[in-house]
Amino acid sequence: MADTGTATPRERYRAQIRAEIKEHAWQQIATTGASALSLNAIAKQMGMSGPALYRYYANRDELITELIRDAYRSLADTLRSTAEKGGEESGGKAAEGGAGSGDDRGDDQGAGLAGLAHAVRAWALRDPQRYLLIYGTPVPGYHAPDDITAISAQIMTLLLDAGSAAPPRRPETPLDHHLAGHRDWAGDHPAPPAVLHQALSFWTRIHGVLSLELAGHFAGMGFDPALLFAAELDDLLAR
Amino acid sequence: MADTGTATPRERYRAQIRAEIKEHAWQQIATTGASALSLNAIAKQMGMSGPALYRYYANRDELITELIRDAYRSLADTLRSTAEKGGEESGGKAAEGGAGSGDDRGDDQGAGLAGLAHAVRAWALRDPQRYLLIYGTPVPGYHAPDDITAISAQIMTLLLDAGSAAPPRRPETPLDHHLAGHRDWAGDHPAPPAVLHQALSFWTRIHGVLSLELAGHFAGMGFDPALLFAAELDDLLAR
DNA sequence: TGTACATCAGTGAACGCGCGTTCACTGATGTAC
DNA sequence: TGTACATCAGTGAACGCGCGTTCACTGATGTAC
Repeated sequence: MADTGTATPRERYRAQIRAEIKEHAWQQIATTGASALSLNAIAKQMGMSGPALYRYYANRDELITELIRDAYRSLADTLRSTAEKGGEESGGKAAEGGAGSGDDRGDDQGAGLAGLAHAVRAWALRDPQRYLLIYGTPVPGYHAPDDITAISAQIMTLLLDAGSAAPPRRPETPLDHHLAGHRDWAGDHPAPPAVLHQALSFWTRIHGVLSLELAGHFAGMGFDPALLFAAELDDLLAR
Repeated sequence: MADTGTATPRERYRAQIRAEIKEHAWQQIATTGASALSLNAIAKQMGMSGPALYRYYANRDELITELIRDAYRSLADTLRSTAEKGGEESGGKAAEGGAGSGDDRGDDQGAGLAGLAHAVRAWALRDPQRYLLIYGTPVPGYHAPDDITAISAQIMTLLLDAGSAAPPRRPETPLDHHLAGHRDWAGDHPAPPAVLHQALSFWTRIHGVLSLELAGHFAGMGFDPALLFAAELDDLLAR
């Protein structure tokens, strides 16, 4: 974190403790959920007194904000590197057909949207609470600062880029038409409405399967969530 | 609630206070989320002392359990009555084509799966926190008793019934094949694998759009979530 | 209809806990001459 | 290289709060004769 080149020892120490605090915070979130995050508990776990943490974070909200920011950034980075790898290795015609491209080889760095989908899932399963922190039920009373929405917009851009490589070919839908006039969220991305539509479907479908899986709603049902995930993705790409 | 016929005045009073407690609990959940539910706060709001509530609920968990149970029951009831109305009014050939059946007339009691979808959405929007309580990020440290999973199974049965009326006609998918051998969750419902698959897709897609909408993730994006919802549903039914 | 007793709703005090956060202070680390 | 000073990490005590929950008690409501 941060450029360690021009950093004084004190600055490096500070950065290290801040990182350590966040690590313990994640650990705590993983077991008790984000709404129960406690500065005092983190301090105790680190062998410090409670007030010591206030040297590093002004208050609880600031810590949560940083965790959310890190989570978004991590996801965006993961997707970005997946997109790059996929672009190199499979050339321009990424995610051509759709059916079958979901759960066959290339699990980690498949092409186009299919690759991104599996990257998201792997990222979410690695640390479910991190996914739920940003996409789950919001922490009550917490409101995210603006720069966070900027990062989440980056993620959308990555989806639009990937979708543009192989735009869906199908008749225009009512939603396409609506999106043509309501595309502020896409910034100045040149993607056509069908790609905007596809990106939204991609997002909501992945979230639908993933969030129910992470929340434990499939537990005891007996089927393999990975196959449902793949099926939803395949259906999306088969357009 | 409960059969008021053979109830003594004291029993009726008890039931009334229990209901009143739950009402205030919902109100509190609506503003602060479920994880912050406080018995003392409810008592204060009702003009009672804190310990008084222990006459009505053994502890906080019991109250939450009852709220979750009520939420599931309410959703199941809503879907059941929607299914009945739809069955009556549009005959057996419910939800035939698919495309366009999403956001045209019959918003509240449309036929088959389309009708159920809009019923779910209306139910969720009426009280977002109630939806999130059962399908959102789980309350940390809380584990639901068995009878609740029974009610959620009823909901699945309703989906399977509706789907069976107009089974999808499309080639068998890998997931279909998998579900043929992993259908414990469907109980002894005679639905074919394609219908099982459809029910799962229905559930996850609706949840995908709805949960992101309720959690506020579409806020500021500018498009109409209802249209995205309808589009996802249409796509599901066009099989 | 009236009295004696049991049931039960609700109160107030109390316990122990953990929370976020402020504040005055100690002691170590770095900086300037 | 050594001394004087400023910076800053971390501590312990404290404040005020709200939480869930237990307990002994009061007073009203219902029941039995």
